[in-house]
Amino acid sequence: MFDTAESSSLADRRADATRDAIVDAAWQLSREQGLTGWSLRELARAVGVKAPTLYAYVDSKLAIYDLMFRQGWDEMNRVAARWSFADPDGDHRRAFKRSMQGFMAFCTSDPTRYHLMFQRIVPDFSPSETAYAASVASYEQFRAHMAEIGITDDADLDLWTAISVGLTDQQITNDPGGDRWTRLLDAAVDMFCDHVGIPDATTGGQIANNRQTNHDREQRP
Amino acid sequence: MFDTAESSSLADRRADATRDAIVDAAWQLSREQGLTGWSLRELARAVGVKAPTLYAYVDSKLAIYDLMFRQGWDEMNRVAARWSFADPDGDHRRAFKRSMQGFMAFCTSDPTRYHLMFQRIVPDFSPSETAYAASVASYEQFRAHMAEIGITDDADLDLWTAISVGLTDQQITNDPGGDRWTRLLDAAVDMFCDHVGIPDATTGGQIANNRQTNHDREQRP
DNA sequence: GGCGGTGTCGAACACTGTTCGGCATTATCG
DNA sequence: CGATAATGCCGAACAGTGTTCGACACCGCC
Repeated sequence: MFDTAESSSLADRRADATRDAIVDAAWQLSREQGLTGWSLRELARAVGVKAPTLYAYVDSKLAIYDLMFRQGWDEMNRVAARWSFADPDGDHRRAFKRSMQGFMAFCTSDPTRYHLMFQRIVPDFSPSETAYAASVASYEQFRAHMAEIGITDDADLDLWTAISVGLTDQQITNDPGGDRWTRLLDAAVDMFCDHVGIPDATTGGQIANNRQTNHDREQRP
Repeated sequence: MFDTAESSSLADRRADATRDAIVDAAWQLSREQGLTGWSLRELARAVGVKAPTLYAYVDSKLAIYDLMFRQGWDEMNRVAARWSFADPDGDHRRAFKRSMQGFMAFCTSDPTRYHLMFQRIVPDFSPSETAYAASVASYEQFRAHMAEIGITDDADLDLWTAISVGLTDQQITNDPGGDRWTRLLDAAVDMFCDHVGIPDATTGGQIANNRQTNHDREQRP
């Protein structure tokens, strides 16, 4: 039923390949015409096959979204594994900022993928147990990274997830392709770090009311 | 074409009434079965009519969503008109918090309405010019309220919109009916006020690094 | 050569939003 | 009052959807 990492038979591996082709084509169509902007007949044509044939590889249209959902979170986990919130020089904020920039870049680089992963854009779709597990794993990874810089309180974690998805969401829905909210990220990190008490290495390790970015901004006009 | 506030003819007023009935039934069905979980035949049955009849009052199914969208923002404007961010005693944070509690209560009290207003959940739906104007009016009202307490910088406004919709979004999608993110709102307001320099009236008007709520929390085991 | 899988598809089903023509009922006016 | 125009409503149909089923063709194997 589930395709484990080790599919033995040759026919099984060929079937997995076509399934991958189906998912790839679904991604492309989703990016071109929106997540719900394509039909199974259209997808079949893109794969070079007729609609009923798809059902030999996939249980339903929603199952395709499930594969895509899982693939998105797997990519996220692969990318996030390289992040580190702790800095060798002790400048935790800098490492924090760099990682969050990576997170927002990952999200904004593919709005379609973001919508599938974070929003409920596809009617009737809810991830399967195994696909959902991939997203939970990602959150656990995030939690571990935050612990590296001493943030372990649930309320603080919740507050930061709200801030980061809020920024990302606003960026993607209200200024796609721009940086109106992306450019606020560093200031948001400083604001949050001030709030939870992560010292600013650039001010001699003191927890200051960091308005650096705002002062810079106020000096333009 | 558009139903202005003063529809003269009696037949027109009767038509407006049925149109309202249609929209009301659409709200109810949306709350029961999801925004996209009902068909026009189903909606027609709820109104006591057959599907084609709906087209005498409404251009399309998407037009129904448009009416709902506009109605949602009109309600928001009506509610938000009563908010004030400035406090007679000078405690701007308290007034700010109260208003934002009102905002989050408005959003979480009807997740379906929130999804239609803030998320892109209905495929192919984008608000019409006039409906969009209602949401813009709401933002202008928000901007005016923020100006009452001295927050006029675009970046600060963008940052706070990100935070508030981030909290609301997380609350609705990850803890519907609960208060896991709602209860973080006051702390978020303090964090934001510290950041932008709105004085805390409870500490003698000084801009302090306000960790009051967090200290309370940390004292619990 | 026959045979069980495997892969593919045509046809069909129930459903969707939407359109059109025609039927009643009602309102207007000579 | 009676003819006429307008209005409200709906049955039937169209093109499209996701999905199912039965029937083809092909394949390696005994």
